[in-house]
Amino acid sequence: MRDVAQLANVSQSTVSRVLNDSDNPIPIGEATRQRVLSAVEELGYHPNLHAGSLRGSKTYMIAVMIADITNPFYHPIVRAIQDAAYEHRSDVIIANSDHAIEGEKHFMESVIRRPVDGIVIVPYHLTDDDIQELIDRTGVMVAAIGQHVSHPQVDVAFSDDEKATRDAVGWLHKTRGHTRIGFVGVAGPNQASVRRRHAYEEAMQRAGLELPSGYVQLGDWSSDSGYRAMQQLLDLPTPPTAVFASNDLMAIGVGQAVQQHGLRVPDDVAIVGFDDIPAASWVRPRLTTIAQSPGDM
Amino acid sequence: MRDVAQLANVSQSTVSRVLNDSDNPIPIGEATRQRVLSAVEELGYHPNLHAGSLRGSKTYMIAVMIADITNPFYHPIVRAIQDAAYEHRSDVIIANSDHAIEGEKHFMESVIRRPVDGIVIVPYHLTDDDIQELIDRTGVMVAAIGQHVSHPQVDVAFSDDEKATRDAVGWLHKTRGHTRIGFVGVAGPNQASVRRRHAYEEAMQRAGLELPSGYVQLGDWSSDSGYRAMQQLLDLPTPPTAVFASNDLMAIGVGQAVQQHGLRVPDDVAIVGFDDIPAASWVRPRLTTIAQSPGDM
DNA sequence: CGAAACACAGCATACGATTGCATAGCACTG
DNA sequence: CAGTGCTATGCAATCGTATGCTGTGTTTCG
Repeated sequence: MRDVAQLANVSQSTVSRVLNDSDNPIPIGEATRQRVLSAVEELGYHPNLHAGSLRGSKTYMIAVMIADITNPFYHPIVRAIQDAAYEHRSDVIIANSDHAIEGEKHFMESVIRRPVDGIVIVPYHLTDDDIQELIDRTGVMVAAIGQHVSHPQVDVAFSDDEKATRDAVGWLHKTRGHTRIGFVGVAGPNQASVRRRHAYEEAMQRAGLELPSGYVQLGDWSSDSGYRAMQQLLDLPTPPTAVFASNDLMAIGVGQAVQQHGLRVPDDVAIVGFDDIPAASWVRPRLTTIAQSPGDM
Repeated sequence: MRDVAQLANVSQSTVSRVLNDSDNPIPIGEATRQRVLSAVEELGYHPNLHAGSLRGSKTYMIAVMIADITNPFYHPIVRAIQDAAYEHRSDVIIANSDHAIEGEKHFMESVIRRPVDGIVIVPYHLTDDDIQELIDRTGVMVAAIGQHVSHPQVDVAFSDDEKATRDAVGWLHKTRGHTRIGFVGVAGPNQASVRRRHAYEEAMQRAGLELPSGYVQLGDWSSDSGYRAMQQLLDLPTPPTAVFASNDLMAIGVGQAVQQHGLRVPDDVAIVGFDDIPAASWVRPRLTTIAQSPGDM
């Protein structure tokens, strides 16, 4: 910047003013502006964003916390954020929490160390108190995807997965006539899996269906874990004829286990997944699933 | 940091020295160190990484450029980088180029504006000259995945896709007995797609197979484009009985088009893909594919 | 026993930008 | 012609940290 100033025969502050003329209370002569701009061009000068972050208030960085970049559910989210950030000339930092509380805490520390303009999180464990601490310490803007977040300063988007789960179970029962409906969920106290499991149990109860022990199997959101969960279900004395899986990845694993046992989908075992990831329409037969439109969220 | 210094009754520089004691030419008294550390603890102090980036030489940031975070081929790459970065307490910035030269140029500018410790790129258009400019201007360390990169200061990893392509075509011919083998590639001058296409044509020629016009169809790496490409192939007077697709996403689209036409895979049309993404084993029948081990790369 | 070596800690500056404040030039007014 | 009010620019402080240099008190050594 100093070099540019020298070349244009102005002070360094003038260069700065020309470069961010948008919200400038102080005018710059047209001739000077042109001289500065052509000097910038000639030297191929680009401002150092680290310095700007220090002195100014904008960092032009957005931090994103998701559970696992490998999971297709997050791709539309990440991509939508990246595209929006791109339009605002911002960069996107992405961290994986792996569904673990430690991962989420670590992300909080990262954001404290490296101030950013805003963060988007898909939290599973973080509470409103945690988020409060984050806002207090950094003053950062927060947006979250997750039904359990209700902090007044946080914009939240989520799908009503309880209703969706009840609808799916109801559909398996009333429309397709299934009475033995199993559930493949996720272990641990995280909110989304707890909600879906409750909704499943509630729907079963409302429908007057019994819930044999072993009909609820738990995985870790991965297709492998869905495969293993379905093996457990198939080993039961009276295996379910329909299965609701808490996400598509596990549903795909369920489908593989079913076919592995020489059974057909959906004739012998019907499957409903959750998320509507692209692969849901690649598997054969196509997966019945609940769309969440993560990109729009 | 000033607050910590005051609380510990030392100067700010001493705090700084305690905090990065690793390569410090100047010793610190044990008592002082403890006093500082407990002051840090008490105040919950975390250093501001932006300031460190300005003054010091390390930024603790790695920038990654891939074509599209939505494409499963990049997930192991991104995840491997993130995990390694995590161990070094660094954050990862991810940018999508969308296979476009503008996207790749834009990434270069980003990295000039915001210095990082290193970058990992999966370039399709960037030349050694571009990379040279990048290194000259930023002094950044560069690693690349891409066979056409041969800059002396850049570590490069790639798979030999020419040989792989020839092997695949050869396998379809010699082992499976196909003589009418089509190709679904990608338009544009980017190196990877050109190499695979040349290798395909070379393999066909070596095998003494003819190459009817229309047997080479071009898409854009997406499954949709693979679907459309296969529709073109099936509309030919003598459609191929086997197809080599330049990546799995397109191969999956090819498979869908085949089944859409009431034909069976692989009896009526055999398919070979490229990348071995997880979905390759989810589709039915399983996709034959070439593994690239992007995570290891 | 005096001087040199050493172990610590502080002072001050620099990194590259933003921004409040001061000021120089100039036209205009009464 | 002095006073006033703009416009356009420069000066200098500041953000939070790293680090070369300086300045002590304590050892070591010839």
